[in-house]
Amino acid sequence: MAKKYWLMKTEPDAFSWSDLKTAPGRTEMWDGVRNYQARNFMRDDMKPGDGVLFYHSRVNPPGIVGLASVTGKPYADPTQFDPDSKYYDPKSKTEDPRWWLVDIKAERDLTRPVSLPELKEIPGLEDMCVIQRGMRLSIQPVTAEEWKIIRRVGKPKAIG
DNA sequence: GCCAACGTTGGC
DNA sequence: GCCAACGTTGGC
Repeated sequence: MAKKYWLMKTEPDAFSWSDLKTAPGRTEMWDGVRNYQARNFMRDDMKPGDGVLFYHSRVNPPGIVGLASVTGKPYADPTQFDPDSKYYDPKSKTEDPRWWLVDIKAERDLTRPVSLPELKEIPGLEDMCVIQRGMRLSIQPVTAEEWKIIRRVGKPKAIG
């Protein structure tokens, strides 16, 4: 199975690139996704080693701030069973969990984060999901070509 | 199964 | 903070 590529959005006030980098093992579970399409990507399509563009939304400017990877297999999002969590879902059953997640690991910093306005200007990224108007999906597939272009622009470096 | 109302997302 | 776009809910 060929390696796939993804873009994953987060509001840095809630969970940021720096939060991921400082997590134990630079790894954290991607909890709180409550959208079926995004869930399906994690549950059915993501594989360990897949590349992840880590994207900050609702900041100025929004954009890609780091490179991460999928680690391990999908499992049930524990927050759905936690009444104290804002992601609690009373309709989800332990024996048939509704929400799934994967763990994400920080891999590389970007020498230059790639902002949304910039993404819109880069040749070859015209069809990228994240720049399309009204695109709210928090997890999006990225093509190998788009991944390559963004690496070229962002100049990944070791996490320091 | 339709679709209006509602809640959320996320750029600006 | 605004509000357009979108997804979900629930009455019928």
